[in-house]
Amino acid sequence: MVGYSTVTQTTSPQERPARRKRMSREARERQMLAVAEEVFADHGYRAASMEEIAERCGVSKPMLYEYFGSKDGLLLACLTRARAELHDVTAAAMAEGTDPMDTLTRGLIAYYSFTDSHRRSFELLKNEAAGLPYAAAEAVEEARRQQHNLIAPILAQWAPGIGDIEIEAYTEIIIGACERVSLWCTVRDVTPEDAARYTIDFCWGGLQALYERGNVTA
Amino acid sequence: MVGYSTVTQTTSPQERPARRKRMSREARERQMLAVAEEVFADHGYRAASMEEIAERCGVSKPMLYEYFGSKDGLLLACLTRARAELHDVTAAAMAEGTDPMDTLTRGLIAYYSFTDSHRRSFELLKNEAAGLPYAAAEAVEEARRQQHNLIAPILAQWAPGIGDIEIEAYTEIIIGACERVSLWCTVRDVTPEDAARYTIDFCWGGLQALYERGNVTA
DNA sequence: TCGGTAACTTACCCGAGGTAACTTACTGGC
DNA sequence: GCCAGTAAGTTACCTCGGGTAAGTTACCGA
Repeated sequence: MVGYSTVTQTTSPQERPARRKRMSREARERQMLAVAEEVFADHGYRAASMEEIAERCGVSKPMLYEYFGSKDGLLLACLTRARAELHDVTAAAMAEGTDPMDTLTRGLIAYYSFTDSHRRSFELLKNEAAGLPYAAAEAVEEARRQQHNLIAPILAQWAPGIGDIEIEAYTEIIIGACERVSLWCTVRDVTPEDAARYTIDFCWGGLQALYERGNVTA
Repeated sequence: MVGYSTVTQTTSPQERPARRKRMSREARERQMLAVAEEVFADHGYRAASMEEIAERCGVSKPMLYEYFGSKDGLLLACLTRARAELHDVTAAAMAEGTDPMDTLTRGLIAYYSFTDSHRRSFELLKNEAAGLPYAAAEAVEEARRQQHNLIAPILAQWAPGIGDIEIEAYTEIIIGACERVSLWCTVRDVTPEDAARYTIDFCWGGLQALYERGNVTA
């Protein structure tokens, strides 16, 4: 009844520690992070239980608390690690750029590649599916679809010769831009009218216009 | 001990129903939605408790469950209402547009005005502060700051004559666009390279280029 | 070989979401 | 005016998962 049994502990099939074994703090911590990321991605933050993460590590719950303090702390550690990785990858890619456009392009490809290969984790975050009930995330996505349906026809009418996939891409770009700008302008105390102007200016002329303006004025 | 006392029930000070009173289902439902939106905005979804929402309504917890089924259901109802409102406002504004650019501009102003005036609710959603621990939202925001610091200097170097606030605005636009595109391209199965191309094309030439291309090709 | 420490455990607490069963006030028909 | 029927409301409870206290065992260096 006391002490712990030496039961054979199966974590995920591909991982080796079939028999519960003591590990150094750092090793255990790395393992926990990896497992946590997986479980969070699988069920979403809310639905993920500390119990399950602990179990998959072949360890009991209090160990998680020993190392990460709380469920929030564990998520935070996952995020911090992922963020560092994303930053390293994109910054490295951009460092090879020869001119501004090239640098930007390299950065974008690195970014999209990273988010693509870590797709499960990023769906969890970018999407607010993380901490919100599934239905809520769905409702927000529906709001975006509505916006999509307001914007896409305009672009299509505007430039009839363009392919559907590009219309879609550009529509998504505008929607994403709007969301970020709406947040930014409350922080920076920018009026809705100015925000709309910046957005329109950018969407209309793009960086090319910015370049010309910038280098004429300068 | 049985039945409920006729204790004077104070909800929020500015609201009138000082004395607990029976209400029709629709009236109670509307009140609950309003209170819930406020409480969710105040504490975030996670930290908000059904108990508090019920209390502020001057009613007991099971009533909330009677009307909305669950905490998730309550949030969902709030979202659905807000989404409908946002859609109505922007669609109405756009209906008055005379040409594509004008329509887009009107839509943007309506959108930014709406999110600005409902700022508290939208911080809760747009930000993932909703269901995630505060520290986690902070960590994601930090990731965006890193991206900002990668992109802004390029734009500044690229167009030296442009004001700082515009650089900031454009940087945020690009960041928002990237997030949305990264999600979109996993759904539509677009390669990172194509995604980068769409993004760059849009950012470089903007809609103007799209227009010219579209109407020459057509 | 032996003690100290760091990796681990069991067994518990508590708070918040959620529910069953019961009570009370309003409503329309006689 | 009275009296059912029902819709609005209640209390008292359950459960599950995050979080903790106190104790146990394996490893390592002297």
